[in-house]
Amino acid sequence: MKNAYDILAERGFLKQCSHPEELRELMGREKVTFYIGYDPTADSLHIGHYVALMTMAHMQRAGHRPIVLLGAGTAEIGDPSGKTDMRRMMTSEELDHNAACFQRQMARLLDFGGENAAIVDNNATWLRSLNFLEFMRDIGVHFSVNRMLTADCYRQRMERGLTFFEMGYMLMQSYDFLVLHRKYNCCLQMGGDDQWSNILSGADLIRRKEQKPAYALTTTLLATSEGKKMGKTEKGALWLDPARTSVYDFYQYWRNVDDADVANCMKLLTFLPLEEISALTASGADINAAKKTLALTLTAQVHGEAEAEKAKLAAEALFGGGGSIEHMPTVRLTAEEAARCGLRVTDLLVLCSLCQSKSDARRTIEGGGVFMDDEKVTDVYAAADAAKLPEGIILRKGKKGYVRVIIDD
RNA sequence: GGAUGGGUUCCCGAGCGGCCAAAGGGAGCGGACUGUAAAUCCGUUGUCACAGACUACGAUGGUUCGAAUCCAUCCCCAUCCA
Repeated sequence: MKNAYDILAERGFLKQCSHPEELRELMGREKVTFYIGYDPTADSLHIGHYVALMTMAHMQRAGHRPIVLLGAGTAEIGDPSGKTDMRRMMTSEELDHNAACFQRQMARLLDFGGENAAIVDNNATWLRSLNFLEFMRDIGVHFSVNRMLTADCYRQRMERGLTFFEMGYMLMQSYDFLVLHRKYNCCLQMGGDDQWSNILSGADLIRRKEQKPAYALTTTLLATSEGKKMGKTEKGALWLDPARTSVYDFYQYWRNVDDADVANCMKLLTFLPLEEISALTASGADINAAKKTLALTLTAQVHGEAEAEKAKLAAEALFGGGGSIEHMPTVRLTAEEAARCGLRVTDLLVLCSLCQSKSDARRTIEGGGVFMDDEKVTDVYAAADAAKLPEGIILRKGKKGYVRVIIDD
């Protein structure tokens, strides 16, 4: 079987690693237990988490054992490495609920049963009961502030200000690694490259306290060829939960990625073989076909084949001719809702969340960007034809914002 | 705790008594061009019952015919000192 390290390397996941040769050799020789931490601050994962999940999946398929560490303990105080994170206390019910949602989404990629069953643990278990004095004595002594300040993430913050809390976060995350090492013999922590210092300091802590090897490895963040973060939509993050980001929108996001980013997305987000990816995205190849493959493959991975197929059909109906309108994004209104707004197009646009406000809707109409059943709406006061509504009218905003509106009796 | 400089619309950032729903840029949205791509050009970007009204320049009070702009108190942030 191929070495997992090589798989990650050739697909472009690897960013930094504390001991590349040593780790590679270890992965070739034995089953490695490794972990990635996830903060359960929402009830769904988003695409940023997905890259990390993919690394776990590749590792597990190569015979290693993953641990999903839920950061319920650290989530209680909020991760400071994002700039404006709200430090909201979460109830344990919320956290449990979120954790369950995470696990359900992860189960499509990770195997929670069987030989290398993925383990789920929660750092609240040990962080909550931590005694401050003991912690400072046992863990705190191993951290040099001088050294921490040379870390990139802190150096940048020196200009803007740095709280003790932020530095403490590093200790907690390092302590997590130590606990998992003792509990499961976990010797590798992976994560996004923004976590590099935190991960590295955890590996150092284990080496120092336990005199055992421990490794740190970070993966590239999902970014465009211009270095911008990917996975942002008008409505915020690109979520894996279809209630937050519809399957259609999810499909469309990937259908519309920049030409230059298709190959990278395929390598990081799908399991398509590398040869196939290079063939699909070679300079002479039909890049639009590649985008369709990316969209369909990834959507199927996240939402299942059937749902992905529906999204594809809807997209074809709207853009290519053919396909079927049956699965296109649909908004159902009650007769009462419809009556209340008098079927005015401005109101309908807002009800379908195509526009943010009636003023926005009005402006868009004035700018010539609204179509009803393929006819341009020119009058701000226009209303839909009530007779057509039971079977549905198609409202369009711009080139890509399609919604089918149906009134139920 | 002290000194100084700040808090403006999605973000950065100008404005410093009326002409301010607030310059400029970024980002977003719409149009043209395209390949459901990029680049470029044009328009637009608080809300609503939309030639008008209402709500907005950290918070609360005050001065004034009139305040983002002046005064007072408070809250936050940055830099230096302790």
